[in-house]
Amino acid sequence: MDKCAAAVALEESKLFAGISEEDIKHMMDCSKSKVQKFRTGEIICTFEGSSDKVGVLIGGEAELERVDYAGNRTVLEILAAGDVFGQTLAFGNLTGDMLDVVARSCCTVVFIPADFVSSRCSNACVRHAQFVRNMLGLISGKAQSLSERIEVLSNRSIRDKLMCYFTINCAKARADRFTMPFSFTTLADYICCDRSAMMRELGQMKEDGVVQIDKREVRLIS
Amino acid sequence: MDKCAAAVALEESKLFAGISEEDIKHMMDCSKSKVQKFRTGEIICTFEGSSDKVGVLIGGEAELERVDYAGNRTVLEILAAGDVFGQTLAFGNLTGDMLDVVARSCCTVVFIPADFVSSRCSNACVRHAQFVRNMLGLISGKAQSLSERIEVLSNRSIRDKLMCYFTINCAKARADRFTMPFSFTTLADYICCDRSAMMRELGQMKEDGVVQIDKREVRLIS
DNA sequence: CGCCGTTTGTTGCGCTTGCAACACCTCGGC
DNA sequence: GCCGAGGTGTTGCAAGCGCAACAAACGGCG
Repeated sequence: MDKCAAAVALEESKLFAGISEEDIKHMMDCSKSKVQKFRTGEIICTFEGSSDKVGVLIGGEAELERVDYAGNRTVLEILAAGDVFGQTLAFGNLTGDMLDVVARSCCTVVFIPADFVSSRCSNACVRHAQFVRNMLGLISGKAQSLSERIEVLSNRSIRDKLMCYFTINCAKARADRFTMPFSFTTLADYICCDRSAMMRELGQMKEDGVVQIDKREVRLIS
Repeated sequence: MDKCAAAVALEESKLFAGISEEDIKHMMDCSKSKVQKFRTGEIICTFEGSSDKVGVLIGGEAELERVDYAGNRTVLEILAAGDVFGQTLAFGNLTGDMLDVVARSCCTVVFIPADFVSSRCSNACVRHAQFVRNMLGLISGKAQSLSERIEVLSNRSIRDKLMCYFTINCAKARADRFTMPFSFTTLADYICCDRSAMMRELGQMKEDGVVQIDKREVRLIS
């Protein structure tokens, strides 16, 4: 993929939203960004050192993995086209574990030197404003969703955790129902409890008539 | 306090770190920032609508509180001089509760219109770069600490939560020991469990010889 | 079709944990 | 001095929950 095609794809990304294709091309030159391709299973990026660059996935699917001292891999996040990753955006390297981004399919990635974000834009000042706004929006969106999860996890019982999760998502949907974006197994991971215990509680809640569940659609009663 | 004195105080804040007093004065004019004083107990700021401004606490102490539907107030955060608060930085308004910042003592606050952060800096371009870097650093630092707490909360048992918290903080201190920044009561809140249950487990752990605790200093064994 | 991996659903056992109710200490104000 | 507020430390009890071990349904694939 050449720079021109990359610019078209970047226009769809969250980081370059609202910036014209032409301006993006200009910014890519200015920042000395690089386009790179990866095959399924290849490691796109690892956060051991201080590789200060931001990556935008413009094609394919990838995942952010944690590798602990024993070599166990845990998927922290699934990245789709348009998603952004990077030192500033990838948190959790606190226990000293390694973090890396791995291609799940054939991926195309644009790497942007991190200092470009805050650089003094001699020739790209106009579009920089939008770029910075997007960057701030991305990180604070990330923080928002982290804080949302803490909100859920701060409840003591499984029932309260579920109710909290359901309530938040119904509020987001501005309705008394919403559709879960993932499986029950993943939900149990999200709220950090045993899946079977969660299923048991979910059964109780249905029996008590506080929720109705059809496939992945959850409905809160009253 | 006049603008000049405010600029001196701002130089110490996290948001303006690395920017000269003179440049800050310039930026305050440019952004039409306002300096305001508050008495103990006064509400500095509330996040119900979309008040898009960033506040820097340059004197006194304040707290970020959540007020739920029943009127119960929970302290989410303590703010000291130099700390920054604002829409982008204050998360958690997810359950529809109100959030507000309340003065704990006599406070001086500088309010900066939020769009200044990403504004196209006709006359302040040079210092803007540092300002944006600081802003990004603040938010991503916030996200980092949120993610740290999730790391802790994602453990199932109290023992594992404690071990996780201790390990992370020892790693931060680059030692086998560290000093807790708060009381045991607050620690129980942080890891979201019953205080008495935590004390019981802490006793067990001391007995098992995996930790030593003296006042607020925690030491991990082996 | 048959085989596979993944997700869903269920149950019993027993430890862990939350809850309530204590007693004790320190600190600061009056 | 006395008092109250807030932190610390302990205990009994009931139940919530994790864990292990199942069975069954689903979807992809040769």
